[in-house]
Parts: sequence; C-alpha cells; structure tokens
Amino acid sequence: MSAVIRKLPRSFYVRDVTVVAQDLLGKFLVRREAKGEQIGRIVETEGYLGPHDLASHSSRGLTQRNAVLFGPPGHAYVYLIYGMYYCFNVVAEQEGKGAAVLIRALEPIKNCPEKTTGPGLLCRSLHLTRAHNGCDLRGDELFLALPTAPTAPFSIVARPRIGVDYAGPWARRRLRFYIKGSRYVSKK
DNA sequence: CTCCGGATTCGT
DNA sequence: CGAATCCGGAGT
Repeated sequence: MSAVIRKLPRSFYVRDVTVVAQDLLGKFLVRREAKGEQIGRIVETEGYLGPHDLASHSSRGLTQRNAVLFGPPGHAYVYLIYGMYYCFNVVAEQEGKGAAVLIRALEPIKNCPEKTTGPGLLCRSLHLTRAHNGCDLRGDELFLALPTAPTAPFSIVARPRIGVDYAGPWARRRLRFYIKGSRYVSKK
C-alpha cells in the first residue's frame, strides 16, 4: 500500500508568514526530475515579512529580481547569493505583500546523497537554480507535501535570523524557526 | 557606466 | 577571518 502524497493546498500559504514559517516545519519538500525523486523534511525556516522588514528583499520595493516575491503565494522565489549559492523561498500571504519563507535546512528522507543543511547546500543538493524562480509549488517538479506517515511531535525554537545584522532592529526579531533537537539544523 | 556587498560555505 | 564568484541595485 503506497503512501499518498498530499500536496499543501494554496490556502496553506495564504496566512501570516510567521505562521507559515512555523507550520512548514516537519513538512516534506519533494523534488522530481527525470533521474528520480528526492524528498527532504523541512527542519529550519526563516520568515521574511513585507517591505517594512529591512532584512527582506522586498524592502527595496518591486524590482526585476524580486518580482516573484510580490507575486501569488505558493510559488518558489529562488535567487543567487554570494555569486555561488542559491536560496529557495516560498512566497506567502496575499499576492503583492512581498512576504516569503526561506527554507534553510532539510532532514534527508529519500535520495539526498549531498548535504541538505544550510540554504545554499540545500539548493545544490536538490538541483534548485534560478530556473526554478517562479515555479508553482503545486506542480509536479517541485512541491511541498504533508508527511506520508505519522511523525513524532516536536518543539519549535525561535531565534534571530542568520546573516541579516545589517537590518537594525529587524535583525533581532526571532523569525528563524527550527525543530528542537534536529541534527540537520544549521548554525546551532 | 562603475561600484559595492550580499538571506553562504569552507578552509585557515 | 578571508576567499570564492556573480549580478542586482544604487549612485555618478
């Protein structure tokens, strides 16, 4: 009896981004290519609010680069960082808000031979590039889903976001969330 | 057009 | 702590 994959509905993303960021913990990220299927369990996220959040890419207003961030929820916002890594985000709240959740670490579930801890390595492992920017997360290539089997309950830890010290008071907001005790969380 | 620096990672 | 390595966004 094969487990049924239940993709997260569009409505999952249309909520306060801090709620979405926490609710994404424990969910499955599924990546399908011709070669096969990879699955990781989300263990660490960061919420990025609208343009008022000085740590968010949306804080500089709508540009060509961040256009997807201001688009409809449930889509992938992927960008190149430091010239060598990609970061994968999930657009949240209503279209136009400019809010998203950065997926920072996965627990390997299926076909994850590379490291999946840290946003850059996670993208490298799942072969996520800017080609996926704007990708609908309810499609078949890349999507989020409920776990296929019951999982143990977990506690959520809230901490300041990583690498945003330039954002003044926003850098101190505890918008980074991770599953307490997970060995796959970055920067413990 | 030029310049700066970043939601990172790894090695020193 | 600095290098790797690219390009978006701001400034001239």
